[in-house]
Amino acid sequence: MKRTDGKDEPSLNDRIKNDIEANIMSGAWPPGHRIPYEHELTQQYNCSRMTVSKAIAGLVDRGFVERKKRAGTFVAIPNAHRACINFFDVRTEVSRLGKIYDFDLIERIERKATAFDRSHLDIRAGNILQLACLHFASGKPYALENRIINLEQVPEACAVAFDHEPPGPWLFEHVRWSDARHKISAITADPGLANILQIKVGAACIEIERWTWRNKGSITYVKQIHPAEHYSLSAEFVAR
Amino acid sequence: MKRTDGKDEPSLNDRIKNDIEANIMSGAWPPGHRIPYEHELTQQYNCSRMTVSKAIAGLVDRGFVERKKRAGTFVAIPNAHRACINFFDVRTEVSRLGKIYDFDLIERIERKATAFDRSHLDIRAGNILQLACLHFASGKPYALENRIINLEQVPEACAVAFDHEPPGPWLFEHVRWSDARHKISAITADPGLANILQIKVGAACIEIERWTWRNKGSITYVKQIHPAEHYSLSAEFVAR
DNA sequence: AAGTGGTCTAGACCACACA
DNA sequence: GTGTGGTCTAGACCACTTG
Repeated sequence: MKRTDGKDEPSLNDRIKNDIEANIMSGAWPPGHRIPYEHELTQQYNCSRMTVSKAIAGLVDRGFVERKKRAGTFVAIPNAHRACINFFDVRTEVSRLGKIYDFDLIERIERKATAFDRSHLDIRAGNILQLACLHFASGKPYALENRIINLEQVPEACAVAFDHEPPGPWLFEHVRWSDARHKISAITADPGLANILQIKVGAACIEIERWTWRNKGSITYVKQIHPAEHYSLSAEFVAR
Repeated sequence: MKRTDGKDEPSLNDRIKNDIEANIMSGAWPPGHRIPYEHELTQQYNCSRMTVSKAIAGLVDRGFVERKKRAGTFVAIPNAHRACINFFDVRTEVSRLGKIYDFDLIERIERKATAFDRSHLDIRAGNILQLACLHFASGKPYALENRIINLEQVPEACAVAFDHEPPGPWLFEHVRWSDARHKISAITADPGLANILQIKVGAACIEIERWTWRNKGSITYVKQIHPAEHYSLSAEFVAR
C-alpha cells in the first residue's frame, strides 16, 4: 500500500505502535496478554509484515512488549522502571542555572598509579593524572571535584594544564566513552569539607562517583561533592 | 532487537552497527564526521538498503549518529550523557539484597485532598489515600515511605488495606504509568526521623521523591527516605 | 510438526533540504 | 533539479520453541 498523500502526519508503523500502546495503557491488554500475531496485524492494517515488525520492535525497545518465538508477542510485565539522569559537565550545569561559572584548580599531580588509583581505574600499573578542583556558581562553592585520569588511555591529558578549562568539558570533547557507572550517596560534611564548600560541619551533601570506560579501557574516575542545600538530582522516567 | 549475549552469530545489521560504532569509538570518525551514505554501505556489505537503514536506526536510537535529509548521516556531538537508575519497589529491592523483607503500615487515611495533596498530585479537588509505612530489611529499618494516591485515577485502592502488601508492588501490578519524575536529595535526620529509622540525629539520608502519571492523570506521589549509611543509588550509562 | 518471530531482499515512491 | 534519508512492499528462508 502506498501512503495516501495529503493528510498523513504519522507513519503507518507509528500508528500501529500508538494503537497497541493505547490498548496497553488503558488496561484493555493487561500484562501477559498476547497481542495479535504479526500476520493478523498485517491484515488489520493492510500492510506488509516489515511494517508491523518495525512497529513492534519499537515497543520492545521501550519495554512495552516481549516477543517470544513460536508463542507470540506479549504485553510485558513491568518489574522495575527506569529513570534517566542527564549529566552535563559542571560548567554546563551551572550555566544552565543562569549563574556565572568559575573554578579553581587546587591540585594537578602526574604520578605512577598508587593502589588507590589502580583499584579505582581497574588497571595493573601505569601513570595517572590526579586533579582536584573547586567549582563555583556565581561566586559560591558549587562542587568539589576529585579526579584521576588514566594516561595510558588519554595521553593527551599530560599536555593540558587544566587551569583555564575544567577537566570535565575537556574530556567530553576529547574522549568518547562507551560505558559509565555512577554511585550516588549522601554524606555529611566533615570540618575539612565544610571549610572548602563554605557550609556548616554536619551539613548534608550529595556525593556522585563516576567510573568511565572506553570499551575495556578505564578512562577516568571522578568524585563530585555537592552541598545538598542547593542541589538535587532529577530523573525522568523511561520505560526501557 | 536481538540480544546476542552468547556465542550467537550476529545479524548483518548488528555487524554494520558494530563496525560503525567501532569507528566512532576509536576516534577515527570524530563528532560531526559524515559516515558513508546508505547506498555506499549497501555496496560495501552487499546487502539491501533496509538492512543498512535498520543498522543506522539503532545507532540513532543510542545517540551515536544523526541523520539529515539531503546531507547524510553524521557522528553525533555529545553534550551530555545519560545515566539510568533501575527503580524496583522496595520489597523487590530488599529481596535482591538477600535480606528478609518486612514492613509496618503506620498510617492509612482516606480524605478529601488538602492543599498539599493538590499541589503534589496536580489536581484541583478529589479524594486521596494517604499511606505511611516503614520498610525493614532483615529486621532493620530500611526506608520510611510517605505516599498519597489519587483515588480518581486509582479507585480500586480504596478497597485495599495495605497491611499485608505494601503499596509500591500493588500499584506496580494494578496501574500502568506513562511518565514519572524523580527528585533525589540528601538530608540529615531530625530527631523524629532518627527515632523512626533508628539512626543518629544528624545522620545523612537519601530522599527520593517520585511523581507518577498515566497520560495526563496524576497517579501517586511518594517520598522515600533511606539511611545513607547502607544505601546508595547506582546508575548505568546509556548513550540515549 | 507447525507456526511464531528474526532477518533479509530488490525493488519503489515520497518529502525534504540543499545547490 | 538532485540526491539524501523515510517509509513501504511482497515476497523469502531460517531458527527456535512449544503444543
